[in-house]
Amino acid sequence: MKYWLMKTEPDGFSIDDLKKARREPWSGVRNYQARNFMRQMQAGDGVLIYHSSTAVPGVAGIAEVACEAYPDPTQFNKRSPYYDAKSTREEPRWQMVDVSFVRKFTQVLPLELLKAHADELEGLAVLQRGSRLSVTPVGAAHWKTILSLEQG
DNA sequence: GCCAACGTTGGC
DNA sequence: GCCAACGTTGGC
Repeated sequence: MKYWLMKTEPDGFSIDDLKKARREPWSGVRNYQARNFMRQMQAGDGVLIYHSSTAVPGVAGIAEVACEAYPDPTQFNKRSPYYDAKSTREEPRWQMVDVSFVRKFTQVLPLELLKAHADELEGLAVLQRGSRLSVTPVGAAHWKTILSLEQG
């Protein structure tokens, strides 16, 4: 079992939206590194849902990987902002996973608080300067630390 | 809105 | 294959 962090902009899709939907195809990731991480995912893996580009960026709750990676249909849809003319159905360039809601934190665990625990969270991608990857792995120890910070 | 960081594109 | 230009991300 592995752990991951996935970013989303809550103005577009938030932890509340995920709670309502219960399960969501994580479409639109167009970065090779992020895609490669999704290819490594397995059903049941833990996911930190991270809110970015918002007043208080941070971890908003927990989800889990619902299925293995499969082709992202939006890459074939000319009407979609995620359309990729260079991708073919025979050899799809982009994959995605579905993500299932598990739990919303009572309050967002702010990035600021994660930074305050930089010692225990050393190497966590989201704390690295200029880190823009929307899908990153999270070590088991970091996962535990972050959940313990949420308890209080 | 600013700007640093980083990925991608395309001319050569 | 280099690298400048450009676009995007995301914290502040």
